[in-house]
Amino acid sequence: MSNQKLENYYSGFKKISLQFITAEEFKRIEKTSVYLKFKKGEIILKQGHPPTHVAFLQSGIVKFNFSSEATGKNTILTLVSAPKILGGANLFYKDNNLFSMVAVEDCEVFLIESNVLFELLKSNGRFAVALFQLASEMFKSSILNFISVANKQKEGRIADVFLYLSQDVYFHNSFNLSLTRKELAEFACCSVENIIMTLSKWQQEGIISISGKKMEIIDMNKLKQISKIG
Amino acid sequence: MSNQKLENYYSGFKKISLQFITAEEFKRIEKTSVYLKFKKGEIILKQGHPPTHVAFLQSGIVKFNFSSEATGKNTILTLVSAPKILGGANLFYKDNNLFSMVAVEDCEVFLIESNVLFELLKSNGRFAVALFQLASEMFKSSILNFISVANKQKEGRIADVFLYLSQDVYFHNSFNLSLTRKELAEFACCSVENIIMTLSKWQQEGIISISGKKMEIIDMNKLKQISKIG
DNA sequence: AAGATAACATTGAAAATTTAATGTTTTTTA
DNA sequence: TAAAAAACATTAAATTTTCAATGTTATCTT
Repeated sequence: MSNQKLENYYSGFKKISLQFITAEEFKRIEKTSVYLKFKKGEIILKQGHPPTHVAFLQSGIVKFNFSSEATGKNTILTLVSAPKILGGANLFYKDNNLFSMVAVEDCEVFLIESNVLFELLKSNGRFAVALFQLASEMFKSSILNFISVANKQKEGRIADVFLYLSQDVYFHNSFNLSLTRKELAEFACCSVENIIMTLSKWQQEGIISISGKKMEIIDMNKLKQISKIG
Repeated sequence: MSNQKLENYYSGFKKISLQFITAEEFKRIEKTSVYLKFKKGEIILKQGHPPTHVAFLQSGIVKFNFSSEATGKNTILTLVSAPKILGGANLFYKDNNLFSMVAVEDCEVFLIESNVLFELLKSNGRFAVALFQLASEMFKSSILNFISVANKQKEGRIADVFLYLSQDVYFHNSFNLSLTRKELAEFACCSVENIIMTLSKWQQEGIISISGKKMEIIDMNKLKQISKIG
């Protein structure tokens, strides 16, 4: 994606909304909303919390993190970059948040009261359909990750994570990874050792190059091949 | 159509729709829709197919089946019983179907043209919100299954499958299971051997009782305990 | 009703994955 | 900036899970 396109793509919630609702209607949202910054590691919407708010991610990257009380383990369902509407299952659903949404890079967020937004959605079908389609992309990426985890062994899964990161999060073959090895493991559903060993191996084989947080996919075809054979 | 069937038909999608749209608007849907029966094993919406249709499941049980070309393996993302609106990621999304929806029991289905339905949703926000909320339940159950698979070992996962079957599919502690052991394995993401051994073990321990297809959960607390410890 | 096919069941060996132990490097913080 | 904490890295042992082989039972088909 070119810089120009990227810039268009990164338009805020207001711009998107005003394609569907009036300035006056948007004011109704604005009145009960806040514009917040979250630092890396901070929780934007918390697992188990009532779905009182929907968040529009204006900039930054967010992980969908499920934390298991019983085992103490985390699972990253998916990772998304701005602009996105964040609401968990709860953009649609009325139960308490299934998982947390946590900033993995500094984020700018427009925090909206759910009931105010929902009233507007009910009165404006085009707006509702547009927002739901935006939101459904995140479901899709979670489901794709599920399919990867269910069908493939660690190398295929880690390959899928890297392909997803380059194609859908950083939009480039090289990127400064904002996840730790532990988080990569939580994303690919394997142990940290699996991540470290696989990355070392791939670096030796010239598939990727790593220096600190900077990662580059050198042989994209080989990575796709690994993803394919699982 | 017999009187009985006619009644099912009216208690299904039409009844729900008429809470939100006019009889005239529903006629627009009806004109381009068909009422179909699917036998056990038949595909209602096929993986990879363009999302030309949305299906309303009037009666029966459906599995969401992802089939991997590379490995030839199947994964059951979730299982749902009527009444439900079926559209995969595609009720929201415009890509080709991510997975198939397959009848695991005889089903009655109202097959609707997507573009006709979507036009109505755009013109009626209350209808849109209601349908999306209905549809999101299936996403939720897929995500819950993902979390189970990602966090737990086989016994915890199989326990989760049984809890889900009794609570959300058959609505009873005893049920005639319409899945084979192979399908149970595809649902809990483990091998058939794991299913067979675990079920035998649980039967010996008095947690469940099995005779043919008839299953009964005897010690629900123990099953929940197994689910919890993973 | 007989034969064929699919489903169910059991077992030991093989493979994949995690755990544990240990050390190095990088980052955070007092 | 020095100490502490976290992240990164490697290896062997233990565990979990799948694969392969085999037989029985149930279901479908002609």
